[in-house]
Formats: sequence, C-alpha cells, structure tokens
Amino acid sequence: MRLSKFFGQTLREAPSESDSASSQMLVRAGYVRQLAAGLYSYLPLAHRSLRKIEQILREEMDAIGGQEMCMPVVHPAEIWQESGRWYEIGDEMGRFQDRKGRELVLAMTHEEVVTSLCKSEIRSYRQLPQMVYHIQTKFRDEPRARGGLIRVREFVMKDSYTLDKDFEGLQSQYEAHYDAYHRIGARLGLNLVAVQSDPGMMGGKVAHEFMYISPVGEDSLAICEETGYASNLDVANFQKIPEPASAPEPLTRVHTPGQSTIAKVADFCGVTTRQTGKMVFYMGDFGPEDPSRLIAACVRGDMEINELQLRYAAKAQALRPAEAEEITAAGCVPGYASMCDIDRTKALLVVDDLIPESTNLIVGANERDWHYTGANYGRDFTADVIAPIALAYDGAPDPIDGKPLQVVRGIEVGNIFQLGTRYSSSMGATYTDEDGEGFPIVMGSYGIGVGRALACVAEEYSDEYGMDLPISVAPYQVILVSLGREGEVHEAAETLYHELLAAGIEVLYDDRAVSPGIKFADADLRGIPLRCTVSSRSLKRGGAEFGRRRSKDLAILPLGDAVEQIQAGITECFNVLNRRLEDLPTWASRSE
RNA sequence: CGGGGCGUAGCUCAGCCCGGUAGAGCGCUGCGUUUGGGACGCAGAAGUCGUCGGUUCAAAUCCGGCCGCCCCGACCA
Repeated sequence: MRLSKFFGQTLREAPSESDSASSQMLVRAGYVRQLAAGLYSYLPLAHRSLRKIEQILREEMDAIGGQEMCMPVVHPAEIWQESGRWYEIGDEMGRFQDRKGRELVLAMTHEEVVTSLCKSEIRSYRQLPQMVYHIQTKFRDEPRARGGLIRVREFVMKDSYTLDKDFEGLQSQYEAHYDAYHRIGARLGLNLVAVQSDPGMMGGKVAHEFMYISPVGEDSLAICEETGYASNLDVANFQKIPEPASAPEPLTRVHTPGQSTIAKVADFCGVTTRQTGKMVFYMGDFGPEDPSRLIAACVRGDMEINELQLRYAAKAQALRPAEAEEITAAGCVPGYASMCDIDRTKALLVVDDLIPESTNLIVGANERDWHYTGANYGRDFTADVIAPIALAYDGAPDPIDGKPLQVVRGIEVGNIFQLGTRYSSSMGATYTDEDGEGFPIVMGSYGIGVGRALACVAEEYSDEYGMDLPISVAPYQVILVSLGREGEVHEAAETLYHELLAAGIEVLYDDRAVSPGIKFADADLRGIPLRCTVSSRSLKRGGAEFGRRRSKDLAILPLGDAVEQIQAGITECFNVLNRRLEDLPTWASRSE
C-alpha cells in the first residue's frame, strides 16, 4: 500500500479524549477514531491488526477442535426471557423494538443463542462433545466507558462455547481453552496471567480470567510469583494469622474522646490495629420479596472488607455502603459501632472468620467517645454469619505456602467459564443418554476481546516515539521509505516495492512528497517493526538500508537480494515471538 | 447515578475573570526554494465560539436549562 493514497492520518499531537498510552498512540498513529463515548471506528491500520489477531484466534481455536460459525447481533427478547437474563440485567443491555413492536436485544454475549441452537441440533450423547465459536460484535451499554479501547460499549469478541454430556467433558474442554489462551497471549506478544475469578451467580464453580498486568488495568489481582498463586482480588484467599491469644480479660468500657477511627483508637490505646475490630455497614438488597436490610460487617482492624465475599456471605443480591442515617436508625453509632451491642433484629451481623480466633479486641461501645477493651467472640458477641470476608492485601500470606502476595492491576483480555447447566436447564436444551434418559447439556463459555487485545499490545509496545508492534499484530511487516521523488532513487524504490508485493510481503510504501523527518517520525509512530530505506545515500553505499524500527544498526541490502533478506528479517521477528511459546503455563503445570 | 473538569478553525489551545468587529501554533490549498529525523519564503482558505433561552444598546465572555466529551467513584451479564 502506498502512503500517498492511504486513508488515515497521523497526528502530531494526541487528541485530548483519553489519557491511556494505548489509546493515545492508536489515535495518533491513525489506527482508530472515536465516534462517541465507547464507540470507535477502526481505520485501515487497526482493521488489518484486528484481522491478524482474529486469525490467531481462529488458528488456536481450530487447533483445539473449535468450529467457526456466526450468530446474530440482534436477538429476540424471548431467548433472554427464557434464560432469565432479560430480567436480571439492567440498563447495560441494549433493548429496542422493531416496527411491529417486538422486543429485540443487542447481543451482550451469545449463551442464549448457542443454547437455543442446541435445542435444534443436539439430541443424543453421540453428538457430544462439541465446541463452536464465532468472532462477532457485542454491545454492552457500560455506565461508563473509559480508557480508550480498554473499555468500550461496542466491541468484537471471540466467544467459544463447549457442549458436553458431563462435567468431565467440560473440564477437558476447559483445560484445552486454558492452554490455548496462553498460546494466544504468547503469539500476540503478551504475558497473560490466568487468575481465578468470580463465577458469579452463574451456577458454575470454576472460572479464570486471563490478565495483562498493567497499572492502567481496572481489575485488582493478588499474585505470588514464588508459589504461582494468582487470583482476582475479589476471590483471593490468604492465610490469616491470629495475634497470639491471651487470657480473656473482662469487657471494659474506656473513654476514648474523639477516637472515631481504627487508627486513632489503636494509637490512643497503645496497641496495633491488629488488636482491634472494625465495623463497616452496608445496605443489602435481598430481592423483590425482601426489603433491603442493614448488614454489619466486622473484620479485624488492620483489614478491609471484601464486598463480593460479604455479599455472598449475607446472601444479598447487591450491596451499597450504608448512609449514616441508616446506621443510626438501627441503633448503631457511626464511628463507635459495636458488635457487642448490635440489635440483630435490625442488622445482619457478618464477622470475618479471623474474629473468633482473636482475643481481647478493642471495639466500639456503641456510644460516642467510648470503646470496649477485652471483647471476645462467644462471650461478648456472636454473629449471624461467620465467613471469610476480609480482602486480601499487598503482603498478605498466600494460601499455598504463606509467601507474600502482591496486589497488582490487570486488564482482562479473556475469560473462561464453566457454566454447567445454567442455560441448558432454564432453556430446556437436553440430550438423551445411553439409557434414553434426558439430561441438560453441560456448557462452558470462553471469551477474548479482540479490540481489547490490540489495546493491550499497544500499551505494552509503546515508547515516546510511537508503537513497536509485534510482527504478528503489526498491520504491515515492513515500511519502505523512499527519500527521492525522481531519478534512480525513485526507480529503485518503486522496483523494490513491486518485488516485495510480488513476494507476498506486507509492505507499506512511503512514497509521499514530504520531508525525510516526517517520513521517519511517521514510520516510528505507526509501529511497523521493520523499516527499509531507499535514498541516494543508501544507493551509494550499495543498496537499501534495512533494520528494526528505530535501530541504528542497519544492514545495507544489495537491491538484487533485498527481498530475500527482508523475508529473512521477517522470519527472525516471528522466531523471536515464537520463543514465547516455549515453557508456557499449562493447566497441568498450574499451582492453585 | 454521585463528585470534578472541559466544549472556540481538521488537531492542540489562548481569549472569558473585567461584555464592544474571533486569535496563535500545527495541519490544509497555491507558487517557489528545499530532501537523512516533524524545512523555509510568499500568498490563501477555513470557526452558527456545543445548544436553547435569559440579561444587555451590545454576549465566546454574565445568568439558567439541556446536550456532548474526559477523569474519579458507584456499576460491570
């Protein structure tokens, strides 16, 4: 392709629409343009990169037995009503009506369609297992799109679905995806970390997210490089080590004027926060039948609440922090709330499992400026629920070997999910087994965001001059820069361009009538990994210059075998990338 | 949905406080000179100042509503 005819300009300055490195670079380099919040156009450069990512996804899905198909973006409401998600999901689902007033849904994902296909296509255990996938547009009306391409409202996702007669089959296809996703990450030049994740209220027990570790990520992860433990912070476990037990002291009221926070109280009493108990209040939504109720959560003073685990422990559908009035209404004093004096008819008390193992805690006395010392579980208070509701933290002992966990941020590139029979049961997708008996199909679903993967690659491979994309993802393999508009330089560049095209090399040819500085700056920005320059200087030195983007170490290629050497350079780039395929994590090698 | 910021030429922004004929740099068009890291000269085109309303002799500027975009939080099948 000739840059003189190319659609999509580079920008000297980044538009002020987002501030993550990846989206600024992708905008500046002429890959994407924003149409509205969370809606992007993909210009020719991005489109070529996305097609390459999709091709890698195809190859890896096909390699584990996937069959590619394509399902619609617009669905009738009925299938979402059958699965129940029509009612469970709120404004995030795009809904509209056709001309007859029939309710339609924009696909957020395709479990419902796959399940409905199962009803027509799968009858017998003989037809199982199956793995189907497609690469298709999704729409999720995110309350807040952010981070450029990292969180958008319309996006393309590779989603695959497995169908099995039992959980053993599901497990095997799940493991195949686990390994394939690591291979995909490697081929994209990304280190993906598989972390345990929240299976949600979906019925399954096992789910993993494939994370690209980055400070701009939206998810927090707890990982331990030594033991290999890796988990979304939402579901991270850690070893809880109680303070050394001491003989029970009497529960004693002490005057603590103005000491309304844990840090102040501990300081005031001359103890560490580990010797205190902390109360945090939430309003829990328990569904339409049950009015929302106050939840009092108690963790040791040095720890924070894991809201997801609290929600599960309280069996609530949703939580939000309680307002001061709601706390007061239950007879509790904010800042001095006490698990000893709480009215359990007005609040559900959930305590972390470390609390019963802790002795002589300092806790609120439920009166302004007063605390108790010597609070002990069982004698001074009991709970409605005891559950692990404390949030893992940086440095917490990991659950495998007690080595310190690290809390880092990550971007979720992919996820794999054991659905079980959540959809097949509610929608009636069954197969007949050997004995002629009907059973719901056991399903799994597995996604990878194509555009998000590109954003992560751009994030990883950017510098102050632009992007330096892995050759597997770069829209072109080589940029050919001609520094001459006529005469022998022009002739030599034109000839080389046609030879490269004829050899099947993906070449972007900068034949524009602009200054060399602009050509080099644009070449750096666009992120094409290899550059070949033809100029009067290079011809004097014996041919064309060739090397990695921005490298000072340039080879002079005689024009006669330039194509061959450029081909060799491309192969070398792929070789570098392919080394990432060695020693990849696999399901069998993981340590959870 | 809560908090904050922004909306002026294709892009980045100034002008707004203190009302009085709309600006700069980059980009774009033409001509000429240039050609190894974002060249130079000359000439030129380009903006309903997000939108609606109010105040005023007069509004980009002051006031109010709405819309859009960005950031933080809530939310995230």
